[in-house]
Amino acid sequence: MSEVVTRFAPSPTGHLHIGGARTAIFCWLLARHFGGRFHLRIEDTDLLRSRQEYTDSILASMRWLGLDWDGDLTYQTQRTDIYNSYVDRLLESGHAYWCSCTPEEVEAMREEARRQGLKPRYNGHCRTRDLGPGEGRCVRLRTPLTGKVLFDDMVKGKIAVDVSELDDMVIRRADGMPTYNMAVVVDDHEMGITHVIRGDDHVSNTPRQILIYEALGLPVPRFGHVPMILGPDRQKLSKRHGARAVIEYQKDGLLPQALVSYLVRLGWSHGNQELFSLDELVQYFDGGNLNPAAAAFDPAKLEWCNAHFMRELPLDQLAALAEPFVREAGLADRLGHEPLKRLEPLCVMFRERANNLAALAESFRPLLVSAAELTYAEKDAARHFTDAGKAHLRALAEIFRACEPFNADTLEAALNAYVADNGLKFKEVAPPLRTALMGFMGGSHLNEIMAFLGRQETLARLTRPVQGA
RNA sequence: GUCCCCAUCGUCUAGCCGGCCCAGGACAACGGCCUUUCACGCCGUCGACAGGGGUUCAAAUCCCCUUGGGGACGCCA
Repeated sequence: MSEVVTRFAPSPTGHLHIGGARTAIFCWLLARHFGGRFHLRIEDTDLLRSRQEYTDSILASMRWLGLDWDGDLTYQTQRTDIYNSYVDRLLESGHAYWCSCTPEEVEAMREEARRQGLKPRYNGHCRTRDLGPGEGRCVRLRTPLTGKVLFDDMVKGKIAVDVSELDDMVIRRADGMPTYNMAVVVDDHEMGITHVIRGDDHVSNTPRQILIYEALGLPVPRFGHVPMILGPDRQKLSKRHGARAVIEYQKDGLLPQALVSYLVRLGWSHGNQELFSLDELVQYFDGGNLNPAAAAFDPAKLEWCNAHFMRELPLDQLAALAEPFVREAGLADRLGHEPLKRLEPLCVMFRERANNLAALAESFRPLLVSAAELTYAEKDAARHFTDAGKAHLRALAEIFRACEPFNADTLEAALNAYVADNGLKFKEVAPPLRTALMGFMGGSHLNEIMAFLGRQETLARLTRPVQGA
């Protein structure tokens, strides 16, 4: 195969959402798999809704996901002259013509067609009038009267549309700007795009674009239309479904590789494999095995996926990633002079108990606040701070006070000795101790918790319930 | 309304150029094991070829119809 060149072409009218992200991932993967190029084009011709901040946001999300692009960005608003030179070619070759019909007149034609039960379309009023340029005139493509447009979609297979379904579409507006279909064809050709992967809301645009390619005498690229992502209720994804922008998942503490791994599995598969690293994806993704049916987004599986990658991450990396979230949770000042050093043992203790970085940071809270600030889960406190429980805490406090050195090993030994020497069961001692330490019946190993807290903080926690505070 | 697309467990899917599938994996749910807690992990249970016709010795797999879903029909992208 000759070089594969793909592109992702977002409109800067909002943040990058997960549907767009998945399309971008597919495009990027196809290019990287075949050692080709991947371009980014900003389709900003909608002046009213396009914003620079959205372009910035989209780029930031792309980088966060690990999707790098080749060459400079292409902005459609800077290419009007190029589009018009192609429109001129079409005008000169007779494949396009000037049209003086007003939008209102065209709408009336469509209305008329609808009334007759026909497909609403332009009736070709100016097609043979041989008009020249003029105020308020647009340019339309002279669509062939008969025949079919055929293409073999990478995901949907062979698709055929009769040209009678298509009318003479506008390719250049009265204001001189190209229409979407025209700009896309020109850009994709100029950029040397060989594979156009995009959402399947574009399948019906494809025959129109192919007509333009043919009128221009240009080679037609390969198309791949990936189905859209539905909400968990199988309805179109909307604000109602919560997070849709990748930036929101970033804020929630998801790992980019988890989002990528999850998203790519929505509509694509590699046998029964569920989790993928970026490298594996580049190796496996060749544009095949794409599912033509729409897929519903499942937040639970995404969480599971993220939890998996959190466990895989090297400890120092996890600690570094967790740090901003600890800061966000208002716990930054509890970490001391070497926050990362302090964070690592916490990550060891809690990484298996959280599904995302925000939850991970929050799970540190009981160990980072002071004994006095610790909040008790009422149920656990009532059940375990009994007279017997308090007696154990009192005894344990004295024992731990004498532990030397104050580390996980000696603490564990001391605790075991206390249980054994007094003919107790671990189950009698552990619950009150755990509740005193954590505030509730959860968390990591008791000895590790105490070792992390240090002697002073540990003793303070054992003392507080006894004093009835 | 017209055209295009889609259809396997609740969800993501494997299988789909026919037989190895009374349909496999994963998430979720439920049960159990492990365990000082919560998790992780491990084991197990529940659970699907939308319906109807063909073709064939044989169909989840091929064809047709129905139903259901989605998309498009802009001087938006």
